Amino acid sequence: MMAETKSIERQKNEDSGGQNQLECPVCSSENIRQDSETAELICQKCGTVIEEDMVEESAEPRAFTAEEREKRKRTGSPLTYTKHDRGISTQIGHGGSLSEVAPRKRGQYHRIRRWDRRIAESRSRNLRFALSELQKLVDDLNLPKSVHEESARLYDKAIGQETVKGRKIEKIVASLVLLVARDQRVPRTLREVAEASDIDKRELGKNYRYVARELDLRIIPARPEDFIPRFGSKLDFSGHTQARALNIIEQAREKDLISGRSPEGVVAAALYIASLVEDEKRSQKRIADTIGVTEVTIRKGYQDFVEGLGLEQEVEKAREDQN
DNA sequence: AAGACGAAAGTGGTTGA
DNA sequence: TCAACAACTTTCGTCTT
Repeated sequence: MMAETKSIERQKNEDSGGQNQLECPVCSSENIRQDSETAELICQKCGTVIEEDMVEESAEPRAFTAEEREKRKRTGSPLTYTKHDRGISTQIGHGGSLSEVAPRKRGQYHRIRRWDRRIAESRSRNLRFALSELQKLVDDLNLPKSVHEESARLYDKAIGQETVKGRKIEKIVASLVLLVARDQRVPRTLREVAEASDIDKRELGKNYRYVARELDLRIIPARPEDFIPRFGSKLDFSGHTQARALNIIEQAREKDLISGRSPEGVVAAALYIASLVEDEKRSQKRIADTIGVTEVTIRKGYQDFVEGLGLEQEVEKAREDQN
């Protein structure tokens, strides 16, 4: 359906990305790599995007919340709210040199504290609980503070629209985290968010659609590529193998082998194939458990991708070399 | 024993009439 | 709105390493 951009030029040296004396603000790992395609700095340990928009491409990041069509509440005050609270996302990563990110978490959350002040003013027990829940989720899932902030903002908005009424706060918060993280290209799987928030996976699956609808958020499917750095490092894959997996996904997309498949399944299959041909083999079981799919799903994707991309010989050769 | 393979049956989501 | 459909899961027996 949608014509994918056929990107011709392909960087060869993905893994020669900058190794700076930079420290991840979330997990303090120094293993940070620059994604050659998106120019984002990504923590290889937890998948946090350190700084985005280095190249100024204001097209997509905001697409998701950009247009809030006013809800015609007969009486209510429709749009007095945030016309666009641009501030948040544009300030991030704008503040200047990278070295400023590293020196301590001190003061790092001052913008979040603004929300704390609001609590004091409104004395909203609801909001307080929601934000502590949010804090816990963001911590557990190692998400960057930009996700934290945007989720808080959206929750506040949800309260204004009364969509929260009668709904479990935890479910709303978890839904927002799922949606925002995905939108900011540091996706977490449904399973991960469900586990971290102690909500039934199925419940959450229904709920986040509802939340998205109520807040007029576009539901964009997670991009398989965005999972590679995090799962790749969880499985101890080299940059080389991860790059290969990215390459497989890209090719698979061009041949339309991806649509209809779950992103997790795609990632799992791509990593498995890459692990074979790059001689860093991992068992199907290990990859399946790490990502949260079954081995059967990996096998299916494996078959379709290998055949569709003509990788038979390469895989075959790799198998021989193992003996 | 561990890993890989694939069949069978059931589930939830998407799609098209 | 309902039925068909593909992807995915669970379970399990078999084969390979």
